Amino acid sequence: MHATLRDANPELTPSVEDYLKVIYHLSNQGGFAATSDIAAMLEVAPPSVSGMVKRLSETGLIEHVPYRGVQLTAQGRRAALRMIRRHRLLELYLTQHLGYDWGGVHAEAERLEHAVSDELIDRMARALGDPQYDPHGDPIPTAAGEIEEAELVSLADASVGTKLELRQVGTQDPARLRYFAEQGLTPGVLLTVTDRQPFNGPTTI
Amino acid sequence: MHATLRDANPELTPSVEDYLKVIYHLSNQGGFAATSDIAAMLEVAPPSVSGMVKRLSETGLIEHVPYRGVQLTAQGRRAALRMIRRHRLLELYLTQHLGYDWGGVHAEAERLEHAVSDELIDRMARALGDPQYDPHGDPIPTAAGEIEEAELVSLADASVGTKLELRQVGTQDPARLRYFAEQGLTPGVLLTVTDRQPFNGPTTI
DNA sequence: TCGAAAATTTAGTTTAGTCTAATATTTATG
DNA sequence: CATAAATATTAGACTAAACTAAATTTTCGA
Repeated sequence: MHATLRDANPELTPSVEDYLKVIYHLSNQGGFAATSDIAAMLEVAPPSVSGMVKRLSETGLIEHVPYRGVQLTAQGRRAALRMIRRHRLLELYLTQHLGYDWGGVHAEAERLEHAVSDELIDRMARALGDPQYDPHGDPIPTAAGEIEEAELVSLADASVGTKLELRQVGTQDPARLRYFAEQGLTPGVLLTVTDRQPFNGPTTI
Repeated sequence: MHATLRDANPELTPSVEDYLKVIYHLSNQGGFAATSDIAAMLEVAPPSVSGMVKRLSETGLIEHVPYRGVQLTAQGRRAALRMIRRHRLLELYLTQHLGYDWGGVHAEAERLEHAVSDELIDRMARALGDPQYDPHGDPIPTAAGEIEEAELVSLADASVGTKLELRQVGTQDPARLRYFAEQGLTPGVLLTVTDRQPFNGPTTI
């Protein structure tokens, strides 16, 4: 055991960090995260979630409305954004500096995000030129815990002739990610919507 | 849980990995690692070691002779060398590629060595030019689990003015080990031989 | 609107890893 | 060489995090 009682910045276990991250993603637009959704995302049984929810609300990281769901407190949100920053910077560093491809970084970052120090993350960020977006185009929270709330337009909704910057690719499937990467469809690329077939995507320029 | 039963390469917990590493270092020259020495190195109470020793010998990673000590099995040695490879490559990578200085790198590697994948370690090794030694001159075990046995110089034989790394403390006597530890004389520390009195040791710098 | 299905929580068990206190064994000293 | 000191082990308790089975609450369709 290492964490001191009444620690201002108490150490969180990897498990707690994972819960906070998925609660963040599930309650993103202000709603509640449901027990069963958390369980599904973490590949854990629902009673395990109930147990953890109890601990997390006792320590002030989430608010729990029984039978309704949970939301992050300000403290929980800070901790979640810290993990998301780590995750996205790790993904970016691994692709830019160690030759990982887009599909393979997620699992590696998922493990490392619990082990790296703040100092290492800062050094990686600096080595990357303090980037604002990760390889998927998702915004990287700042060290201070701020995140850009992006307004993104789905390609399927863009009208013909529009010029766009490809910001993010809406899939986690490694096979699809690799396919898009091969086509040059990586975040940051500029596109023009040239045509729209009923069940087809547009064409890149 | 995650590890499958009858796994050929069963997943070890971080704690188990740490025990194997210190047992490796303590029993390096073919001897036994003593419970109290393991406890001191891991900053854990002796009964915790006894408990872990029981589990580790049940899983075939160590041999235990009650009241005498433990030794690694071939399997345990392989696992220990894998961790040492990770640790030394991480230290090297962090200093060479991320601007860490030699003092700050140990703790970071200590955490990361449990989280990195074999693939990441291989990529780091390649980025470093597949080095055989870390900056201390310690040999880096190969991915296949081989290590060069280093030749060590006794402090009593070192000449005045020489710069040395304290590699190991040549006693099994726990009282002396604890005394040395209190003085900051733990393996890895850099020393300069400043003086030699007939029956005295040199002075640390 | 009422009852079945779905979702959630409670109750109780398990495992890994730690601890302290008590006991047993080995070692070393008078 | 007997016994005190050092070392090691056992016994028993605790915590985090998971699980299954059972009970509860909510939701939704007929």
